[in-house]
Amino acid sequence: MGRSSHITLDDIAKRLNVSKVTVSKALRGHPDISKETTQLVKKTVQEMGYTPNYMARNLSSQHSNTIGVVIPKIAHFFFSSLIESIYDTAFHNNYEIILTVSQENSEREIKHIESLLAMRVDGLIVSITQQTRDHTIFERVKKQGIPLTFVDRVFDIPGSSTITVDDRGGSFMAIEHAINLGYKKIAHLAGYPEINIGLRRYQGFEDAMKLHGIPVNPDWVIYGGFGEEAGYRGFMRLLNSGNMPEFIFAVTYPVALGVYAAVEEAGLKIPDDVDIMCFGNSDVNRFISPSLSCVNQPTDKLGKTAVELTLDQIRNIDMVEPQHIEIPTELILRETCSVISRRA
Amino acid sequence: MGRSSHITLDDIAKRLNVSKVTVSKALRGHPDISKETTQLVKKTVQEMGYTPNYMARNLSSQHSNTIGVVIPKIAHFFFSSLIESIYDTAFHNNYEIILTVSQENSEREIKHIESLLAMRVDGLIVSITQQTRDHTIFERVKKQGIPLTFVDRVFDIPGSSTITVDDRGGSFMAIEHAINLGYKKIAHLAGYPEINIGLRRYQGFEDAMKLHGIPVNPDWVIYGGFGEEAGYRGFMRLLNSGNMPEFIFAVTYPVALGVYAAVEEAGLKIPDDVDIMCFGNSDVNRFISPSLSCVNQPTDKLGKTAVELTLDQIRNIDMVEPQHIEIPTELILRETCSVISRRA
DNA sequence: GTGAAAGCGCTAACAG
DNA sequence: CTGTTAGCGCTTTCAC
Repeated sequence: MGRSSHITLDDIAKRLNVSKVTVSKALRGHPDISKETTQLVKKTVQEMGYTPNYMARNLSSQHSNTIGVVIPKIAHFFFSSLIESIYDTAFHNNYEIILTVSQENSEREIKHIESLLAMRVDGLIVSITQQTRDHTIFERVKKQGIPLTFVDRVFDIPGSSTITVDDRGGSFMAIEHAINLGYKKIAHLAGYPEINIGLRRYQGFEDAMKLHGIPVNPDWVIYGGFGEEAGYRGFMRLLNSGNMPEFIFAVTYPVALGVYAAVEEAGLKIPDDVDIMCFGNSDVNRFISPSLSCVNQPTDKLGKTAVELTLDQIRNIDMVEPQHIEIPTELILRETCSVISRRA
Repeated sequence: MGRSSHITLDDIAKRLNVSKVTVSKALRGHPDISKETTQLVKKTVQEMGYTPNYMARNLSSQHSNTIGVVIPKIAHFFFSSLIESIYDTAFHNNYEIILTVSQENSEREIKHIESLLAMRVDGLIVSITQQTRDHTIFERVKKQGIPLTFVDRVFDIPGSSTITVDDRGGSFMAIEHAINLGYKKIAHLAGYPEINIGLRRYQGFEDAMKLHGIPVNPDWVIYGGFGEEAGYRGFMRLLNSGNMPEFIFAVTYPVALGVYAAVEEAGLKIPDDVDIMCFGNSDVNRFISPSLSCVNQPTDKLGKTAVELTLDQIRNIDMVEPQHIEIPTELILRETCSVISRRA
């Protein structure tokens, strides 16, 4: 069983001939209780192997000491390092994280948010799926008065905070670098324009093209998602169109990997036949051949800020204005997009 | 505030002029309640924007519908894909996962387990850190009657289940393959022998060496951990010893990456100067140069089985014997360890 | 400093 | 089919 075998506050109280209130307070270091009593309680708790019951504590105290997190994917560097940073920051702030993974599926996202609400998380951090279009669940979250912070893939929900990187600027830097290298025939695998990172990264691309007087070829702006499949299919479409660009800018690292796979399958070579750069980095990038030049997103800072922002809102509810923080990005140059080693 | 603004069962009950028990039952689809009442309740719940309170539900029903997970690391393919599989399986079984990350730190591991116990998770899945040596926390878990399943990095705790891959056999296959290719000077970066995967993978290595009559050179069995740093330092030690092996078998994929970094820094080339293979795969392996031949661990199956085993124990507590499942591995041959392209 | 009373929101057991 | 009665284990007033 074990179900009734749990030791409760009352058990220790009885053993010590005090009330459970005393024990409860002692355990939480309440100043009401004398040093000796506190000592004694703690010792007894050890001896009896008491484990507090957070469900009871939370129900009674009306908060859970918990932040809910919803992210689209986990087995990709961007998200796994983001999560690691979120966990770390929460740990140092004595908060628990309840993580859920939507698998890029917006229905699942909604289910998870509902669970998290039912678990009475004190705050919510979310990065929306690539197919999320509907705001209503997030408005419900705000209506319940729960602090809500979006990371990277954001929505503009009144009362919620957002923390993103400078997508537009980063994208601009990348394209400008490619142009300076001499590329003119530039394609962009652009995710989805309905998702902020898709839109903003496209805008940065467009900015750079315009500034340098290069017209954007609509056939070379290909939407289709933020995952490997999108990169693979995108490249195949370019290939089959018979009009290949010299350079591809991929909206995410996974999209770039999809391109790598497709290029290899087509019997072509990066960067000789087509060059590439992407938004986002990876821990194994240095081992990949050719290693990818990219726009780096500081995931550590993204995660840390997301938690801190949320915590701020939790602790000073109603007092803190929602914030919109944008973190700068930097170009990391590796083997791709570094020299033009071919064509006339 | 929002704190008192939550709608409760009682609120809907009053509105409908029924008791909250009726509402509670209707919501959970209890057969007691008539179709019409159930319909009506569900409609009202929608209208009023009711969100159930799991803390209250759990406290009352004495279970949390939740499995706690403790893993050492998240931003590495093995763990992130393991977690993805755990989440997926839990989702399909209508269970929540509460994930914690120990960061390879055994004190943190203990803290997390204590939190999870306090949260009254129905079961626990853990993969121990590389520095965990002490069993007591796990014995405490068992004493509390909580189903406990270890994945991959396991302890032998009475009453707990384990799910591992065939570490010894996989390791054996890898070494035998290298030997058949003609290698005799074989080193093993072996993790830590106190952790099962370290021990078992070493044993497989030793088995193969013995079988083929090749003596194990103790200088070529290097311990030091399961992460990249361990691979880096391990290779540097080999390099500086002045007695370089022809072939290195790395206990994990990250260790192999550490070797890659060190080899490059030393101005050497894989596989010409030193060849390598490792235990464990990665999603980006095919893009890495040279791509790594490895022993594949089916993380999907590991995660799925871990959850199912735990669920079994939860649902039939006291009725189910703890199990010890070992999943077969397979060799995946890529560019390393495929032909000997050099030396006399 | 300590404790008694009340209740967090829900479910289980039983009675009607 | 529906409702009443009791808690789950803890924290929060507010007395003493």
